[in-house]
Amino acid sequence: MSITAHPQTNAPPVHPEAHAVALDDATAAALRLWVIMSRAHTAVAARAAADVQRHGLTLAEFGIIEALYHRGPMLLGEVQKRILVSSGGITFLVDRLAAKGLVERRNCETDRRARYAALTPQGTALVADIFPNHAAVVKQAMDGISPEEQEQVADLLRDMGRRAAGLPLLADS
Amino acid sequence: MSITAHPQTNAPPVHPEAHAVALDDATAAALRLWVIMSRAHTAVAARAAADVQRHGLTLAEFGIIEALYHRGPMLLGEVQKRILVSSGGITFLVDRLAAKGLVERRNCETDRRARYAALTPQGTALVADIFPNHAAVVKQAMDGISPEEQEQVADLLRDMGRRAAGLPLLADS
DNA sequence: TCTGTACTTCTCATTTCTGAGATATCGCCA
DNA sequence: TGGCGATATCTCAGAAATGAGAAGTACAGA
Repeated sequence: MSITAHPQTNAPPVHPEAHAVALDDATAAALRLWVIMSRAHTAVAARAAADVQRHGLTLAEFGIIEALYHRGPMLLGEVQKRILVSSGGITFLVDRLAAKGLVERRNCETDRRARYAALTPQGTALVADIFPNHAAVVKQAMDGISPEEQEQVADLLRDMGRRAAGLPLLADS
Repeated sequence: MSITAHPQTNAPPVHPEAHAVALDDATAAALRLWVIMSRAHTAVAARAAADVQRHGLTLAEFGIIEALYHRGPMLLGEVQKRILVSSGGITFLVDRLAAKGLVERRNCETDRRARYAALTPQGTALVADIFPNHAAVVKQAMDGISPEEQEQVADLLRDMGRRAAGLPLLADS
């Protein structure tokens, strides 16, 4: 409830053109988490992207084929919601994966507007080939904290992300 | 140390073209955190981006002017490391902020290769104007968990991000 | 049945950013 | 002093993705 500025309130700003801000504790905590989460995400994403790039893939492309590998064929709209990309983006990404021979489109029997994305045999083989090492890369990028701490953070961020996405809490996926 | 697949190992995959994976617990925890952190980050970023877009700014642009507001003029290289963008990206972003009249470049007295980015009076006024509401937007996007939980997550993600970025741990910024 | 609204994917102009290379400068060291 | 690797920014071609709108389809209600 108290209003705080810097930890050392009486110290002058480092630079004469710097501005101190006064925020309540709850807002300061949220802002700090936002900055730290952004940096952590970018740092891990850079390592993960470098790994999949060795196979000519972007992270978004890998996210699609990994999802198709683990879940089977999905409607384009389902994939779009899963990897959080625009409608134009999912068409673009699936086009490119199809051009690489990794994914194919299939018509939906019950809804002629909709189309499935499904892995080709080559796509399935590629994911099976590169997934284990990719998982190891992600694990290594995250080993600054213990697996128990990772689970704890994941549980909390899941609640936070659901709220932020405007979804109801406590709904299991 | 044990090898686990799905929570219910004996249940068949949902779809005949789906593939189950066998991962050790530590890798599964890292992978789960990676997916959840990515979604949480994207969800919060979407709300933050929508807020700054009302003022004609991208999140990267806002990140720069907010940093300059709170820290005073910074070398372009410092800004680049702070918001994690490519060398071409920082030139592009500062160019655009300069075109909008929010930022100006200044020569560095002691190193003629280097240049400072500094806020103009208009830039300073803009940040002062929109920062409080932006902080409230971020706070609201993150209020799925309590401020205490946010601090806990931030502390852990900070260690994780430093490790992932290849920086030494325990160095304070 | 017909109508209107909502949904699903696709098109395409534009925006945002990357990454390799160019240019200029710094500062160490023989 | 002069050479030289490292560093800081900038240039530019192109990659990656957005988002507004088009086209076709589904479906509930009059």
